[in-house]
Amino acid sequence: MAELHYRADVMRVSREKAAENRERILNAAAGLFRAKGFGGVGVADIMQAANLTHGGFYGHFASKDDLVAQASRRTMRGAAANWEDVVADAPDHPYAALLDHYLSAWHRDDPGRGCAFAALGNDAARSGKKVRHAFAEGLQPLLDILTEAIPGGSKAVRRRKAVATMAALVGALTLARAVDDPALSDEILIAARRELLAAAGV
Amino acid sequence: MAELHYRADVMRVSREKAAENRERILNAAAGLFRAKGFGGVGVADIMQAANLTHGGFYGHFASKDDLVAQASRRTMRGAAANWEDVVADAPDHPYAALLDHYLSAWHRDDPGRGCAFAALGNDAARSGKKVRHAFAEGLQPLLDILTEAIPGGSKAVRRRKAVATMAALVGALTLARAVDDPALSDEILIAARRELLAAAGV
DNA sequence: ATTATCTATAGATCTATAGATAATGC
DNA sequence: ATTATCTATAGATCTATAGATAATGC
Repeated sequence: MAELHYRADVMRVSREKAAENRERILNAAAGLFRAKGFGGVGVADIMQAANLTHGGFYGHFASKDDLVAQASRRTMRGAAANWEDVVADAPDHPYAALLDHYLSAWHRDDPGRGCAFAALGNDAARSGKKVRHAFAEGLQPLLDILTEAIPGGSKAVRRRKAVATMAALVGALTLARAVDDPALSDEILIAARRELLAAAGV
Repeated sequence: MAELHYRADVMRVSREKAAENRERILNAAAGLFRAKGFGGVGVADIMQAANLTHGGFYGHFASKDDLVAQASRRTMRGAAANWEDVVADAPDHPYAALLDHYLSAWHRDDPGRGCAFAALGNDAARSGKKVRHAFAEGLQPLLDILTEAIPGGSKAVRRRKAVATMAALVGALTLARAVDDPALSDEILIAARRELLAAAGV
């Protein structure tokens, strides 16, 4: 009993350290990929951001592709958690709160902490099945949250509106980031917000 | 004189040929970039697609970045011309025709010939000012066409709807390409089309 | 408690690739 | 415009080491 407890206790240290390092790699990758694209960041960059050296990477992941897929899954889960927080903070107007949250200037200007669809949708489309599967799996919870947040109508109607809303959100942020004209960029965010609210009858 | 004439004569042919080669490079680049991203294609790939050798590239463009900017401008102009054709072919329902054209399965499945915003929006966002300027300049004609095609309302209202529509189109195609689930991909295209038509009161 | 083994990381290195340049030919 | 070459970079592999874990002995 005491023996077992002692051994388990000692083992915990090194494995925990390795697990913590792995977490740091994943978190660094999740941010850097969104900011610079899958191809725009190297394994060495990620390891440096995680305060580790290049070579150690392959003890944690089979390849960069492997990391891309796992970081994508991680980012997706974070997004759903974020959206749930936004809804929880505005129980009387969840739909408008989600729009405001998504179509904000800070979100546009900080892709590394924002939506993976708006930051990496193109990259995902060109990636292998594992990455695209992660994106498909990650999209559903967001659509579920939107479906619940949209006012009025049957569930099927709200689901359809949720899908269309998600498309508009992702496209608006994508366009707002792709253009160099600040006025045009702002116009895109504002127009999308206003039309989505109007379509939802809010 | 004869000497000069001879040289000028040779130069003229050479200039035409060179201009034609340059066109081929630009067209190859415009397609490959949309299919694989700015970073996913090399200068050598593009030159091979244009039936030229790698080294000749730098006689036409100062750098790959230079080509990226010029190819972006070219792609943008082609998009506006396409949209005008679509509108001309359906003078009684231009808005619906544009939606059907854009949100089609073939467009989703052939990014190399499709919309640059949906194929390269993320890449553009991470690119330099010249590329983002090309995207901003290229967006306006599309918004103008949409503004005219959208039924009803003042010009300001139609402009706002045009911007929101463009965002929805780009986002829908981006999402439809980013997921591996064909049913979900189809659902996205169909939902976006239906909600946009409803919002336009068609 | 001691010794042996295992494991994660650091650091160096390998190999392929890609942008760019130089030399050559027509 | 072609061909060969240069240089930098990036993914991946290899080797040594240090610290952690397991086996052994008192």
